Amino acid sequence: MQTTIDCAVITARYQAVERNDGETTVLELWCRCKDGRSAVILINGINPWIEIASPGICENPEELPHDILAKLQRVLDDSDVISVDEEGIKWTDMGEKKHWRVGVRQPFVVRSLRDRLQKEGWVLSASDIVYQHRFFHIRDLGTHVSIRGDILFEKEGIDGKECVIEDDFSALTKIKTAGGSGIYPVDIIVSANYDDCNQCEPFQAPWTVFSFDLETSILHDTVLCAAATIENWSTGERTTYSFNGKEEDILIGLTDLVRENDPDIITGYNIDNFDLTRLSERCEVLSGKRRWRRQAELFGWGRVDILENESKRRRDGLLPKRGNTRAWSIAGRCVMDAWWQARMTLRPKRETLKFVSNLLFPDNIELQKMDIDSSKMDEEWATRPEEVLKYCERDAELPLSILRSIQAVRRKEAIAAVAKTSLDVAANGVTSQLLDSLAIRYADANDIAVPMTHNVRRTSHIEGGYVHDVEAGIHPWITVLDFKSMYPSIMIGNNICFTTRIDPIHPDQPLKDETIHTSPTGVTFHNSQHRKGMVPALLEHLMGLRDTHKEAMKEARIQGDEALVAFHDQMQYAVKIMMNSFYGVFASVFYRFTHKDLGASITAWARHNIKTIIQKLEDEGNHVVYSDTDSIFVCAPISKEISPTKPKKGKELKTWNSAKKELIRFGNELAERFSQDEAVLEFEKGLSVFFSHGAKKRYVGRIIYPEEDMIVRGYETQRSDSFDALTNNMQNMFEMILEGRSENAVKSVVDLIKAAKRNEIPIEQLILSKTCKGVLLKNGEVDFSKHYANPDSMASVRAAKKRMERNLPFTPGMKVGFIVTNGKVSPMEVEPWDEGQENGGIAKYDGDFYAERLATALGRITEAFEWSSKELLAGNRQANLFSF
DNA sequence: ACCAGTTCCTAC
DNA sequence: TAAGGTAGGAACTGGT
Repeated sequence: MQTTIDCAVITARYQAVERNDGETTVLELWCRCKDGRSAVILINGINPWIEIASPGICENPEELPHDILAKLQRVLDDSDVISVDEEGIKWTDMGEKKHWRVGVRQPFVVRSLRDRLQKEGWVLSASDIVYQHRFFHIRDLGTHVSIRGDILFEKEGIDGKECVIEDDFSALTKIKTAGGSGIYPVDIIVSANYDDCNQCEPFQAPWTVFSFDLETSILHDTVLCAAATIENWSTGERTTYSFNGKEEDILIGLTDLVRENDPDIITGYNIDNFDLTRLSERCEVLSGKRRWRRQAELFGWGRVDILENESKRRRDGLLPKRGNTRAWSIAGRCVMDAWWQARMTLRPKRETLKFVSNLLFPDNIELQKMDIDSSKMDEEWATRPEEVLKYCERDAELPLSILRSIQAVRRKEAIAAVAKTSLDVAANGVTSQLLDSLAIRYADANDIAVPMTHNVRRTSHIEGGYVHDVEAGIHPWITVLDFKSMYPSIMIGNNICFTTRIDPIHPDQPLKDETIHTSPTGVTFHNSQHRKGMVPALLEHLMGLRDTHKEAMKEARIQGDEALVAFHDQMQYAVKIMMNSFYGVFASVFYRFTHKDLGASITAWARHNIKTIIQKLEDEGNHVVYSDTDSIFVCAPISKEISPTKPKKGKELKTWNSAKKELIRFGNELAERFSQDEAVLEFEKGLSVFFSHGAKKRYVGRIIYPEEDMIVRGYETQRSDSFDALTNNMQNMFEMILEGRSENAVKSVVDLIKAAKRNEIPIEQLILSKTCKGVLLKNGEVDFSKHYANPDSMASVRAAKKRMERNLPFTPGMKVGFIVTNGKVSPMEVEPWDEGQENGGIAKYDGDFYAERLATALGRITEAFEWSSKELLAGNRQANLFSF
């Protein structure tokens, strides 16, 4: 029976199928349909291939070596090659060349075939493209696809009716014939040809998300109990389950729950490093090495049938596996760790579940009660198991609330939609994969050979953006100008691309009198009439796409459709993220579609543009106070008499308002005057005051246009490794400085430092927190030496070691909070902060140490008002040369 | 008091 | 055997 389904692709995998009539490769797509069902779609018709061409510079693609036929025959004779066909003429960096498409037996033989063909003297292209990704390239598909195919299996009773599964045997026969591996535990299994897959308008898929948490024994490493919450986005329902009893029953219970509820996304807090690792270990212990059925029963979370070959797969199989990569791989599902997502989005000062939850849900009273001492979990479990179980249930549910609150899933979904990849690539993939997705399909459509990823180690750095020296002190009336999408617009404006770089050895040279783009480094590029670059074309498309979504967002707002507003906002933001990642990837040494001169040219143009403008401004008497990469801070020509502090009322306010008006006029005038073609300078902000103590990348300002606000950059208030007593006070100080009350600022600092010396500052305001890396070893210990030259010289490592000694959780890569208890010795003594205990379980901090640090950090700022850190510490000002 | 080296985290 | 970039400030260690 035929059907057409609209669905979002979660992940893809392939099956190597051997049939009587030969071998084929079948693509498996795991999807969530628009109507809420889960699906596996088996796609036939895409066979793996690579492309080959003759080596050397090619002036005329029709001129072929005399023995080309014999050479091609030798390729065809290779046992892994099933066909050799002419592919057509494609652009390469050695000229336009005739290419041949070499059909390959299976994707997994490509690696060895590549070596053989290279030895034979062929130049390879399109030969390290992941097979599954071809599906998206060939028909220009993305995350959301509309597929017409044959139903092989259908679970009935979706709407809560009893599930009646059709005759499994006949379904299995049909699935096997279509190339599937077994009865996938999903609602519908469909077979289709890739010709029957089409683009579908992006939609927000009704995912099912599974979140879980374990409580484990410290003494025996066993699982004591577990809880899981399933969130169904179709119905909005959340259901929580808990498991205790025999360890194997807990694992089996979790596994059954996963298989029954069929989630697309697996989450939890720090599951990457802890819970999944622990389950995997316990599964091995409880099952013995070779008992795959037992393993499947205990940890068969993969969205595949329970089969021996599925349990043996090293990735995308029945059993979750990590391998060498950061992300876990489970067939058909996407692992999204709430810890990692929260860390990236919120950059919290500390990273425990409790801390992040309190940050996001300060009013949730559930978070305040139920304190289980996890360092004494065995004792807690023995004495009050019910409370532990409740606590576990809460910690299973919180990750769902966190993901929802930071919109992690919808953001990743939007990135996937813009980059046209499956959800898992957007969630767990690397930036170059996102770009590859767009670039490879463009290259294919425009006859550009796809080079291989460059296998080189980085040897040298390219020069980056220009940062102007900042003048210490208070500067009134500042206009901030910004280049709009600086690097992308330079790439578009100068047609920068590896396909347009003019290389003297390349047969395609500019015609006489033809204009070319010459970068300040001397690298030249064809103009876009001669040859439009791939990168500029992609970027222009993305710019247009962003405008489309912004327009649609406005329209949706008028219609009052908030869900649609949110959707287009996610989409336009995803486009922005994508555009901004272009430069980084193209400036990297390994990326396939780049050349080392490209990144250096982009930044050279950027430096040239901004320095030219700064020079012109200075020449005409408009002082530039600061500039960083794409922004310029200019003194507006407003009388020194007019105080930047906004008066409450009266004539002063009128004067102030006219100054503001002049600031805006000046900003707009500069923006217009200095914008040139693609290099658009925008008047972004007007500041009534700008302050810096004189260090680059550190400043504050009071914004009065377009809206009244405050901006702080670089200072300790922005840093997640600073402590609250410092950041809170510095924030106050900035506010006072910007209001023109610097004397008050100094006074409160002096008081604070006195309090520190007397140990009167509450200890929870003094927690320092830094990331601590390490490699988790099989025996549970952590090896710090891989990441640190001298691990014990690092305060965070010493704190982490103490945590482990005390059975407090520590996972490499997380921040470790600590208090300095003695700063008079080197290295200083620190105590880890124990979230579960009053005052972090620490008796006394080193007040002098904190007084010193406060004085140093705040002194840098007060120094601008002639209060040095020494004077702050002393609490009074010494008469000195500069006081008079 | 000052140095170089290491590390973290941020601005763009 | 993994893979967006550079510029920059600051804290700390372990020396002199």
